[in-house]
Amino acid sequence: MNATRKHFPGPAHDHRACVENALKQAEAICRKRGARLTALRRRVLKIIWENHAPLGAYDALDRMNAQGERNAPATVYRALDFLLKHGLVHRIESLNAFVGCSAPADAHEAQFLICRACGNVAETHNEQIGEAIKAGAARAGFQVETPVVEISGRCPECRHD
Amino acid sequence: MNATRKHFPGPAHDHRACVENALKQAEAICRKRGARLTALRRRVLKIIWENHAPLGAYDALDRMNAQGERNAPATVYRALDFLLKHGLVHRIESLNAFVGCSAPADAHEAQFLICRACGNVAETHNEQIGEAIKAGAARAGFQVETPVVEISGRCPECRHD
DNA sequence: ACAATTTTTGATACAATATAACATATCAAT
DNA sequence: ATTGATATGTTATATTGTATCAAAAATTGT
Repeated sequence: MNATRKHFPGPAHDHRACVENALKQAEAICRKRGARLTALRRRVLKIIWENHAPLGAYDALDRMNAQGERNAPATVYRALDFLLKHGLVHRIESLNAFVGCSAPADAHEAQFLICRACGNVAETHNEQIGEAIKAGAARAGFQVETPVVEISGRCPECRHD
Repeated sequence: MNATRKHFPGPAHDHRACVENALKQAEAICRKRGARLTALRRRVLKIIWENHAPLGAYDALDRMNAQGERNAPATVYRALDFLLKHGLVHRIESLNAFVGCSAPADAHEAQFLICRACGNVAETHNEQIGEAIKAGAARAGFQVETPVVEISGRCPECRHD
C-alpha cells in the first residue's frame, strides 16, 4: 500500500460503497443518539457525499430542485445545520462549502487538505498539528475552542513536481 | 513582561501609536515596491486598523460612507484586494472579514487567534504549526500552498478558567 | 509639454451566500 | 385524541462578493 496516498480517493476508489458506508454510519449514529435523520436530511447528506469536493449550499439546493421541486434555501441550510451539529458533515470555511465527514463516529479535530486543481478535499486527524496549535496558543495565554485548519494546495494526483 | 499576553492588546495598549506604525510601515513597503498606496487605499487600511477585531467589507464601507459619501462595494473590495496582495491586511476566512497585518514587512505564514468573546484577533507566526502541517501533508502526498489556520477561543482577557 | 498607455476609481447592476419570521405539518408521549 | 416539541414550508430579506463599462488620474516615452 502506498501510505502517502491513502487520504485522497485514488483511481480504485469505490465511491458507491463510500457513500453507502457514510449513510449507514450516519444512520447508526443518529439512532444511537435519538437524533432524527429524516428523509430530507438523509437526502442532503447523500447529495453532499456525491463526491469528495465540497459542495455549496446552493449547489446542493440545485440538486434537490433539479426535478422541479421548489425547496427554499432555508430548507437546505437547516438540514446542513443538523448534519453539522452531529458531525456528519464539515463546513469548509475558506470555500463556504460542505463536505462529508470521513469519521463521524469519533470525536476528532480535523484538518482539511484542499486540492485547488481537482477540488477534492481530504480530512486528516493529525495530533501533532493539534498539539502545536494548543502549545502555541497556550504561550499566548489563549484558550483554544475551535481550531480551523484548511490547507490549500495540490493533491497527490494533481501535483506537478 | 508577561510573555503570555504579548499578542493581544492589553489595557496598556497604545492604539493610536499602533495604527500610526501600521500606516508608516505600509507606506514604506509600498514605496519600496513601487506600489501605489493611494489615499483611498490608505483610508481603507486605516479603517481596518481601527481596532484589533476583523472588520467586514461592508462595515468598512459603512465607515467610509458615514458622512454621506456614496462609495460602492467594489471600491472597498478593490482596495482590500490591493492590501491583501501586498500583505498589509489578512482575510479571516471563518469570519468573512479583514484584519490588519501585524508584520507586513516580513513574508510569513500566519495563524490567527480569534477571541469569540471580545472579537479581537492576534496574529502569530508559529514555525512548529507550520512544520506540523507540512509534515502531515507530506505524509498524505499533499503539496502545501496556502495553509489557513484560524483558532477560535478565548483571549487572555476574556478566558474564564 | 504632449500623446499614448496603464492604472485607478466611479457607477450600475447583479450574483452568491445566509438568515429571519411565521405558518403548517409531523412526531412522540401521555 | 390532546398536547408539546420538533421539523418543514414559505416568503421575504440580509449579507457578502463580482462583472462590466465609463471616466479620471497617474505613468511613460517622446
